[in-house]
Amino acid sequence: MDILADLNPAQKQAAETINGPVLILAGPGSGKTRVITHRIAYLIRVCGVSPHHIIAVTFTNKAAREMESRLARLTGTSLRDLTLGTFHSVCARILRRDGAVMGISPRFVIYDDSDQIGLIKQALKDIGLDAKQYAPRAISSAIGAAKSQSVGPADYLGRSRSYFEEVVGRVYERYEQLLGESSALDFDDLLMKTVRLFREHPAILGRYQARFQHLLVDEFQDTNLVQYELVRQLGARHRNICVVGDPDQSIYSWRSADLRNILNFEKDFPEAKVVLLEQNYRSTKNILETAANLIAANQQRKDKGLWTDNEAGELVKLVEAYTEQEEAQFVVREIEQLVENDTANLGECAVLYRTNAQSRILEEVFVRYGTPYKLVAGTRFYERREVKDIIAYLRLIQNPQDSVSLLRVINLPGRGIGQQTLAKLFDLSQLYSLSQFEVLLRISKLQESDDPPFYPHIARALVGFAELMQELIAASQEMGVVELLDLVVERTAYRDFLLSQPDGEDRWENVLELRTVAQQYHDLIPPEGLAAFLEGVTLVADVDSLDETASGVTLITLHQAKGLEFPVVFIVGMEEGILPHIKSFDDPAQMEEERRLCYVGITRAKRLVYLVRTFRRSLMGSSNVNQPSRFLADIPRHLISGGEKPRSKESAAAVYSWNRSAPPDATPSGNGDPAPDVKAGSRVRHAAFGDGVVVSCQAVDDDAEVVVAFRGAGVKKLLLSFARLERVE
DNA sequence: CGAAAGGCTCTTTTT
DNA sequence: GAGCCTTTCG
Repeated sequence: MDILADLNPAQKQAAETINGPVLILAGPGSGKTRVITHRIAYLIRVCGVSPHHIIAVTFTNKAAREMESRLARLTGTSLRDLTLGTFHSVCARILRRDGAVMGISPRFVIYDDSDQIGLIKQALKDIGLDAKQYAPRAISSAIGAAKSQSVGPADYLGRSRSYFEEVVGRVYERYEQLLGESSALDFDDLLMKTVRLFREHPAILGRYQARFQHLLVDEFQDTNLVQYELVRQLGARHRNICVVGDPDQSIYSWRSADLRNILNFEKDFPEAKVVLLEQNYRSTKNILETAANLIAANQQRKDKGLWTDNEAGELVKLVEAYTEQEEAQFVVREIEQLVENDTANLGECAVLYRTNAQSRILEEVFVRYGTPYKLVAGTRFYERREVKDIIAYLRLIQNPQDSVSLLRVINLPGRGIGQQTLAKLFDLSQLYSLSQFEVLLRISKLQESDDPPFYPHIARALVGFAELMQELIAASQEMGVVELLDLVVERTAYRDFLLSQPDGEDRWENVLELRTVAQQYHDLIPPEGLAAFLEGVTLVADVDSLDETASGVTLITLHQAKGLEFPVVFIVGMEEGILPHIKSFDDPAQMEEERRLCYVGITRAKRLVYLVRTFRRSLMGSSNVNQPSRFLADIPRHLISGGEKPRSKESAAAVYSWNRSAPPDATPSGNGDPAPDVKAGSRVRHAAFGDGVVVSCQAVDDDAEVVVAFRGAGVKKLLLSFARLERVE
């Protein structure tokens, strides 16, 4: 069988050019994943390359899993030896194996974002600065940016140019110390330390170079400088490096992704073959043209010749809702209609939004209507308190030096160990240069001295905790992760503690869900299972858990939607301040990234795109009137439908053309005096809600907001120009 | 020491 | 609206 038989010429070239560097520039829907999988299959099946010699790096674990299952089908051989994963997980594996020469404990734990923030606060405190004055988030992202360029604290301080950078440098210094004392690495460390390991230990690098004869990197436009450096290191010997990306889909510059990587690739590898994938197999002509017009408004880009053989399809639908409630209602009702008409089923529809906060109202309305949905990252599972608590216990078992975890669980459930005691414990650990846990192990001895540091009952609590942990550590050597988890919730009394809380039942469910995750690591030999489990739960992306086979509408951020496709896509919140986000207003480069984000959203769709905007939206408590997104103006009129009569009678008030030049029944006055013929007490009739009485009337811009108590439908707030109220006498 | 209540600041996007 | 921090009281 010819593995490459069903690829088009460009795809085929991309897949079979296996010697030397290759840069694949792949537009959306151009069969990029197909090319990568076929290329690997070709290497294995046709060229006889062992999977052992291949490494493929993806952006998410989900992408890696998908690639693996496609490959399994394509090759029919075992892929156990294939190295496949995210940069972070690949690096974690390398460091666990070979990090010791850099003083990295093989038992290191990985600190996630919130651990990192906590540690930065600690560092600020340690150097006598106020966490309120220096936003830990800002410092964390500055440190992250430094690490993404392999800049350590000393270098950073050396080149600091402002007072803020000076502060960051000093925090960075202390932060690194704290990480070291805890035997912990943050996300960026995984990459940076691996690069440094390779730089400082050529023999180790040599081993990996010898092994990885073929490298593939997906989503190359979203790699940062350190990741690129890693690619160059690993590929230096064989130079069989294949990178795949699309500059127009670069949406992670805030995470230090650097488009220069794509631009420099051809410089660093002058012999590189460049392959363009320009045929789109995903979307209708109208959708593709809409996207092309939108992205063409960006100045900093090279134009591509994207085209498709697909049919023209329907026009992109523009919809205006009055409030975010109605926006959500419109989406749900429209989806129900699509399902009823057999246009699509639930699983084929996705709702995309700019910020996670927007998902809440959508979720509420989906629940209210009883429409099944899949929310990618609600309150993200691994960030839930009870889940983090259990993970902290497990991390502490794996690595008792981990002070962030120790701090989290030492008094959970309450053991009478409070602030004072902890402060003393930390002082002692500083004084004796021991980890807090090591101090705990020596409490009894300390208490025998002339000046015992703790009251006897406190000392007893501390010793009790230390003994409990030792018991769990011993147990971890011989039992699987699931049993260990069970033992933890049992022996620490965490289960009882949780169930005694008001919402304990639900939260206990989450612990059980974590336990289900642990079952996947069950057949690993005891200590390795724990390490693998902890790594697995730390390096997950939310989108990893998205189950595409389950039915239900997908609710997802635009960022997470990258790499996915759906027959029907709703993009909600098409408003100035949301998309583009307000934070991008004063920076043209960021504004272009917002446009790319919108481009990514539209190009997810196969058949139908709805762009939905809301007139009045509540944000952080207060309510604002939002202007339509400037991106809507980038789309030519002939590709847009909107302003025609609403599809369903019910959503008459919610659905509206975004460019309502002449609202049909509006009689706004704009001088604070609402429409003359409707005032509080007026009897009115609404197409969907029926008869009611106006409760209040308030001028908003050049329109009026009326609150109406309907006989059947309850109290609604409506915009006079949209609601098409009729007076009833 | 710890629970409860009140006040404060924010939120972009995530491996 | 929500989480985080501080304050207050038992």
